[in-house]
Amino acid sequence: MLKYALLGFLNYQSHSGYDLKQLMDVSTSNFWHAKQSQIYTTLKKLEQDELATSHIEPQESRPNRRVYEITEAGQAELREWLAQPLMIIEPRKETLLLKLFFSAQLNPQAILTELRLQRNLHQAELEKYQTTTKDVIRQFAASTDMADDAQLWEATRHFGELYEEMYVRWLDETIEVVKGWEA
Amino acid sequence: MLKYALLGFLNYQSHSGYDLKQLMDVSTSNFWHAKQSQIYTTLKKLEQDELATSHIEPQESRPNRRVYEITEAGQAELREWLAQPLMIIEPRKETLLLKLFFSAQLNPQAILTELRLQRNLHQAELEKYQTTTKDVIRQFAASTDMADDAQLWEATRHFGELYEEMYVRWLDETIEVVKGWEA
DNA sequence: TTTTGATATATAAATATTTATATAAAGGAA
DNA sequence: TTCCTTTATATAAATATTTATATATCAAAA
Repeated sequence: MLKYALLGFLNYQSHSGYDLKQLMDVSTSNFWHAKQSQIYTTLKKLEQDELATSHIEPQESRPNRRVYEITEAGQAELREWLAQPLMIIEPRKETLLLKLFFSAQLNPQAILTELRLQRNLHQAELEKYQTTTKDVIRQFAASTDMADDAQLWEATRHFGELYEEMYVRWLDETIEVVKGWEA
Repeated sequence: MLKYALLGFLNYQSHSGYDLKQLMDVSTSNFWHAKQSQIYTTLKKLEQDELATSHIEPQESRPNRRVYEITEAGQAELREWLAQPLMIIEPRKETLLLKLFFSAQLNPQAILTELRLQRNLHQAELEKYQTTTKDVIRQFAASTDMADDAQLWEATRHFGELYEEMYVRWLDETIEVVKGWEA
């Protein structure tokens, strides 16, 4: 799937693996992330499959960059993927919920500690979506003529915001449930 | 991580691989799922690591079952994992958001079709959490003396409910944004 | 009577992802 | 001057996960 994320970015313009990692970290990391090593190996495979080409871009006083460009076959593959509607709900994996599910044997204080710690993390994440992330998208929208793109990016940001809002609310409620055990 | 899910179930009682697959499908699938093949290979590894033992249970008119039992080392490993608080936010992967992020080049009708399709799926999932899943947990709680367990299971069910509620709301809002492009 | 679905386990192969490590140079901070 | 951070690419090894396939029996449905 990372393959399509990379094709998506390359479809806007050419990028090096390093660029792509930075880009993902500030844009899609909310719903899609990848390690540097996976990005490099996936780019190599894109080139093998002729969905992208690469060339070395020499730099002074910096290591050379290997810049990837999407091919027509790559654009076709991307379009085909985008055009095919997703017909299922993607299964989630939430380690916190897995732990909680089996935590009744644990002492309530330990559960509360974990839930409160997570509450802080998710509250901070929520605020990040409401401030930093929102500003980044706003500025980008103002500086380019990609109004439709910016609206969709804003929609994905908003998902992050609603998600974290929901998560904090759920944690608050769950903390109250566990607190009730102490009495 | 599946390792801990399996230890968690085996800590209640012994189960075969087949059992564990059925159990996960009706309980943790909301936040943790696994294919049959992964369950069988992970059980084999648990036995190699002496976190579980297994024996064949002959059955008449049904294939024999290989039943796994947790060892003391397995219980210790589970407890240690549970006691260690989760200090990070788990990164999500949401294919729908990834597609949406790159969909501005697609025609709005195609986007709307996908979003509406997903809206139906998530609405149905929401209703499942509110009815079937809720009843299953309620009945289980009434039939056993595991009140604390049942309350935590209910908390994970409630997460599913809040999540799908949020998802449907977000889809409705996003549909309105894309509809606006047609005018 | 044939097919489907449920019960059961197992493994091979492929793909996806993470962790760790190596290399190299510039610039700023301590 | 030494250490840390940023810029950059690459690969090995391990782990995790998915897809596909094989085998076998019973009961119920078509």
